[in-house]
Amino acid sequence: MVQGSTDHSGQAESWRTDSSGNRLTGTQLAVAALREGIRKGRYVPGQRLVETDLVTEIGVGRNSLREAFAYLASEGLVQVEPHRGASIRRRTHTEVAQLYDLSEVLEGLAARLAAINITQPGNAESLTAAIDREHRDAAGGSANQRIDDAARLHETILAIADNPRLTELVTNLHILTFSFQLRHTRLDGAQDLGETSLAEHLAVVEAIRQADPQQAEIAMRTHIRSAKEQVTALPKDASG
Amino acid sequence: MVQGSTDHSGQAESWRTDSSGNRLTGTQLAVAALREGIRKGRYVPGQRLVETDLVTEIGVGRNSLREAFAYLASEGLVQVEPHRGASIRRRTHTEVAQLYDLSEVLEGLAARLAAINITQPGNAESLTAAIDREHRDAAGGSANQRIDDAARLHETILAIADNPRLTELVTNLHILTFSFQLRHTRLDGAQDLGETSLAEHLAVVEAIRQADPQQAEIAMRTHIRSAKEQVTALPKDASG
DNA sequence: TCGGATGAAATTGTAGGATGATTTGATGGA
DNA sequence: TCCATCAAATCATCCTACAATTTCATCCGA
Repeated sequence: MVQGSTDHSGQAESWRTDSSGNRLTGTQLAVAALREGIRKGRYVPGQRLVETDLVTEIGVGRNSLREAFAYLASEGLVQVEPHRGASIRRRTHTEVAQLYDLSEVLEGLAARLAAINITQPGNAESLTAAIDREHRDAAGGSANQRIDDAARLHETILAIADNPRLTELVTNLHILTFSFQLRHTRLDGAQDLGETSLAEHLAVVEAIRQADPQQAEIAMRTHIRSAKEQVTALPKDASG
Repeated sequence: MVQGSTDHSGQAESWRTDSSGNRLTGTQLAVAALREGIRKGRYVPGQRLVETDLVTEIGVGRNSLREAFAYLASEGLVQVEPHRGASIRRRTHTEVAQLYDLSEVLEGLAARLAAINITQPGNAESLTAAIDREHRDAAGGSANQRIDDAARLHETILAIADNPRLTELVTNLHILTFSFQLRHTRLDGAQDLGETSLAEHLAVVEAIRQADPQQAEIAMRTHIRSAKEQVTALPKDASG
């Protein structure tokens, strides 16, 4: 019944709780499992998500699983076709390029808001911490570390921007574009990507630090546009 | 079984099909019904959505209904709290202002893309049709007509922009902010809103017509920012 | 009277059965 | 080869059942 647990009495079941110890509903659990699975490549674009399989794999009922499908379909991560079921949504190069257009203006907004909020206590410090980490790992870190650092900087800016829905939307877009990159770049490619972005990150951070909303937005949009160009220039072998 | 239908044989059931005659799934039906209900004020912010009631009201099973809740929760239209159920999500003035920030950059993007695509066949014509209609009703139309006209212009620009996800997001935002305005403006207030926006619409349309992406984006952002200011200046009696 | 305990009612969360509908892939004949 | 037909897999939907949780009215004692 509950995912191969050896727990036959009614005990803790800690894997069903979130970081605060709150019980997760089956739907939340399934959403998290699917998101993680997509991020880690456990589920790849185009892959069918057969209900009966995932029910046993994730350990929730069919209802919860289908609710998770609906939720993720609304985000655009999963595609649901009547009587054909759910699958990880494929993206063509064109669609990914369009998502980058969204990222450009949304992250631009984030940078602008961050420049406005940078004077709030603690914000300048967390921004500094994020960019310092990038600086440090630019020399001695692994490719994965540099990717993580870059992601963390974007998250930090979003946090400072302090617009929850904006954070949600951008985070979704990151997952969508990231799962695309996974299929189209090799590790060395990702390294290049990280290298060129450090200078651009510095420009963004500097504008935010100087509490210059307009310049922050411009710098961020330039940064995303350059990322878009790198990605859309990738080989057009397959789509997903 | 199926919403008091008198149809006991296996006949048409036309209310379960979309504009193209395709059968709608129960989930799609419930999503559409809830969206419409929110738009028309049938369901108001804060209202609880009791499953057993809506099951009979909409005429779908509890599963389909709950999938619809999940879908709309991801959009932000509905709020789902464990063991307390779904409700139409309330928005504070602050949150609505934040949504307008999103609208500003997203619709700005739409205008920019429209200015790029305006040379495609048919696009200039549909844009002209939309703005002409606004012109005509500015003199003789009702307040509701003017509101519809304005909405249609935005839809037209989105269509020309030709970025499906962008269209989705902006449409969602329109519903969210519209349901807020419903509770905070009277009809005469809506009239004022329409009047001032005509000039701004003209500026946007003119920039798109001249295939000037940069100016189109600026004009649209100015327009949305002005709408935001009008709305956030509304009385802060209740939230939702 | 006030505040907290208590217990019943309402509602949601979850699992899973049953059945019809639809897609998909295989098979066989023209 | 191409198309009709059939069987299997899978989904869509509604249903029942019961556990879990919240909500709310009621009662009791200070």
